[in-house]
Amino acid sequence: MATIHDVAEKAGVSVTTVSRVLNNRGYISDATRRKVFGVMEELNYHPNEIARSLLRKQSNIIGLIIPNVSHPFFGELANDVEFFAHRNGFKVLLCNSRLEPAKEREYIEMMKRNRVDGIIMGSHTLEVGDYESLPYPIVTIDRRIGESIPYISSDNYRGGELATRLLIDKGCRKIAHICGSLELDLLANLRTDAFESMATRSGIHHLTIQTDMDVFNQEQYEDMIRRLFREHPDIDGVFATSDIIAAFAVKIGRTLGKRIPEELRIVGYDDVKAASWLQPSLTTIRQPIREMSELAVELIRKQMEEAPYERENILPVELIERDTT
Amino acid sequence: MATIHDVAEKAGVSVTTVSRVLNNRGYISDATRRKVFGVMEELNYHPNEIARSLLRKQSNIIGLIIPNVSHPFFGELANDVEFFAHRNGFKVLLCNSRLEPAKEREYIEMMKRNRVDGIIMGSHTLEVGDYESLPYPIVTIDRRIGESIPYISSDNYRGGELATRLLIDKGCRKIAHICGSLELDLLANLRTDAFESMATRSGIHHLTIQTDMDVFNQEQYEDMIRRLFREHPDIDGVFATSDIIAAFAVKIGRTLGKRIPEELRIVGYDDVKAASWLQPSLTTIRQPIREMSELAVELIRKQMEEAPYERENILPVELIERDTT
DNA sequence: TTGTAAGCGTTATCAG
DNA sequence: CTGATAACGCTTACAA
Repeated sequence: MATIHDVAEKAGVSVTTVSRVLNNRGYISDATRRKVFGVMEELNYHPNEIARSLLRKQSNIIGLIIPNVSHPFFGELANDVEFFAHRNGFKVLLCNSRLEPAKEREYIEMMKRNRVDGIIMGSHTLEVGDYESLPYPIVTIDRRIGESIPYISSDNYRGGELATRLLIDKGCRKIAHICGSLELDLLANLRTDAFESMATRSGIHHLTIQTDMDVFNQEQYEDMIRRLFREHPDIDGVFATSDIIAAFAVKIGRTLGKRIPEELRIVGYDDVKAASWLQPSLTTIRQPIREMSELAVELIRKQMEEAPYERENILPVELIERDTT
Repeated sequence: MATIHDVAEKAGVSVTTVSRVLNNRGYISDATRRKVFGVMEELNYHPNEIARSLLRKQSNIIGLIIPNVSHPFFGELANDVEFFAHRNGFKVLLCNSRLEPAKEREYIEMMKRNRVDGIIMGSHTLEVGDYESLPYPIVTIDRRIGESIPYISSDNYRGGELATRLLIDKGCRKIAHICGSLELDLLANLRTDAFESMATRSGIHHLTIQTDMDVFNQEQYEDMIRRLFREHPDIDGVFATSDIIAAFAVKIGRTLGKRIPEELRIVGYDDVKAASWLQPSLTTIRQPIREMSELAVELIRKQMEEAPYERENILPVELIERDTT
């Protein structure tokens, strides 16, 4: 693979000159410029970004750590992050932690060694201290860490309120909330707070169940929801913390012969694309994934440029009513 | 950020020695080894992989170019590719081409400049020549390019046969096939060949419609399928080329009051996770995404090591019968 | 068992 | 307008 020296030699100029035409810096005569470009073409020369990175101390890489890209929410997030990263001249290194602390830690180490320009953290299995010592820009999705690291989330408390109120307003008598593991220190837990507070305040029968850490074990959902309906056959409203879980609730509810939404109302969360093509389509709380992704990249960039930025970034959610309520 | 020089100085040894303990090469006394490790800890030293890459001419990065990670099929593929890449010591650079040739070309250029160790191509909007000139290992998913580049696909023809035969065997009288744009030179087009050949042979009424290039415009699916049923109300079997499209067919069929599977039978493709949690769950042709991903990483590795490898890698598909037939 | 020095492919500085 | 040369942080002959 041709280097800048090969080009310089063949073009009969110095490497400095080649570098200049490459970066369009300083004065160069049109003749040499043309000559150099010609030789580059001829040698099929591609500047080595690794060498550039070494010198500039900038890799133009953003690390994205999430639990699992094959989960629709994170798939859409990753897609959007990549889009905005690319638009800002960054590449994206994809890391799936699978919510294993060891893997998450290893990925963070790897990113340090690779001198990424910043990390977007969407997986949170470690302690606060593990993150605070990081030597470069971080942005956190859905978790508040320490005093200085900026975080992005949607308005989880409000989302919980909207969902719960909708179920109550529609006349539900006993509502269940299915959330993720509350042991993880996530802002998403505010949804649960909102649910319990609002349900309690309105004096409605309610209960909350947690999925375990292995978010990607789908059978877990089935068993859990089946048990829920078995133990509480009178449940007529479910607020699930993701559209996937909601889809399982729909499926199992139907299997048990419950009419939706007449006998069982279900509200999901996220508004991933699937929510609208499911049958019945899901009522859900929309998170602005696109805006969150755009902001994440922007916050990395701002930290790199030492520009001012907001530490707390809470984006609005929206209730999307569809068939399941 | 500490460099190897800082460590050497503080430990009172040469950089060579530090490098040796780092890479565990050559003889070093236990005393200095301990000393050096201590200083590394103290200085919070992380070896700079960029410098290493420059020297070794190996980045340990695999580029993954796909249309869109938020599509379930590619999301699962990306997830698995990342898993196996990590296990083989590679990082993954994620690129969404959105099926725009300009973007795909730009990504390929970017990868050349960044000296990735190999590329897994799951997006195919360019001409064969654009790929053949690439200076490093490539693996292609679902497309055959030139004579030398290895490719991976599942047995598309067989998948088409299985789906079509199932519809016929179940007693369908008029079947429709919804495929992607046939202008793209994909092995997935074999599904269509199989459909048409088998339907023709058995003398059944049949027709094929193509979606346009913008695979990610979901409204397109709705309109297209609605029109299909309007123009051919007697269709009682649909073979869709993805589970997403199949899900839309289910949704619209239901809206039109057709009972599934009694009056309308539907077969999808891929067996993404959603296929099993949809309601009704989808009958589909399973592609072995995990195996395909593992093989993709392995083929990159083998090319790097100049080990022998198969050029043609066609993995078996499987019919998964669920509720929609 | 340890150290010196060259080189990986660029860019920046300084001098013509 | 152009060119030498010294970095960037690391590994690897070659020497000691």
